[in-house]
Amino acid sequence: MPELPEVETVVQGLSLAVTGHSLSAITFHRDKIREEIPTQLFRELFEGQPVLDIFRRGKYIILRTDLGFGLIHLGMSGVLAVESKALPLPRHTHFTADIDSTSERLRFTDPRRFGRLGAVKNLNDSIWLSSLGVEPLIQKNLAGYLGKMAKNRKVPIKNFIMDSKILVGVGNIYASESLFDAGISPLRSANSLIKIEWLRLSRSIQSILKKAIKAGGTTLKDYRTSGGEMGYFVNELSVYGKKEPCMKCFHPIMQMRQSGRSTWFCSVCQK
DNA sequence: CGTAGCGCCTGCCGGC
DNA sequence: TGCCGGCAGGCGCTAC
Repeated sequence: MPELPEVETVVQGLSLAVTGHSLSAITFHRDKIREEIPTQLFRELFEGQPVLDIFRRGKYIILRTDLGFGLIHLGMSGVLAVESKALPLPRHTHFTADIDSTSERLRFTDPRRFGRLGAVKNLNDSIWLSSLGVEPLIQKNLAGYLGKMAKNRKVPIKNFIMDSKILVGVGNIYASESLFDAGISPLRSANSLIKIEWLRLSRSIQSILKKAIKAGGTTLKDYRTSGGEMGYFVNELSVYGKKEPCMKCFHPIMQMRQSGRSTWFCSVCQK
């Protein structure tokens, strides 16, 4: 579900509500999501400790206290929200905590349970983070980096830019959108791109992610901002989920499967 | 080593 | 109306 822009939007939305406040009544409504939740450690790090910072690494949301870090991954259907304590809890809510000195609570809900909830004393301890590739909006000379990493990589370029060991944050929607924007076919093997194409693709990835962040992300179904609002980048999508003809050349947008995921593209504009 | 395929889960939608 | 297959913003494990 959420890709970099959605996670970034959630982090920005949580920042004011959570920073400087401590969590209490920390409750795990189940002790396993996809894997075991370190409930004891999480409580130890957060009970009574003010949250000093909230930030994002890849698609992970990270909260910091003096004692350590909490990590949250939204998977495909996860929602992390701040809302009134008085509201009833939705189905599939796995974690709640009261935000001290407010009438609000933090809630994590994830029907499909592909999400993750973790805790570590040091960020270096996290095996989840240690294998992550570069940040698309921070990496200097992204085109050069991607081109170098793509040597000997025959995987389709779409899979390559979605590989979180290479590049974080680009998921199924923004991979299709970036490749359309750059005019590159999702079927091309990663090692076939030439310098100018890496430049175009890098710029497309960065500009689309930035625009999507400004729009509050893309809501197809589950995704909501931390305040419960929809992300309206869905109105700016060019190919993903489009039944209408290509906005550039008016040929039909094609849909195909790549590694079990849906790819949307224009076979005329993307070469 | 790189790659393809499968599995993890629930919910929703369209076709029959 | 109800059932069934297919599909959904992710990612890690396996076999080759």
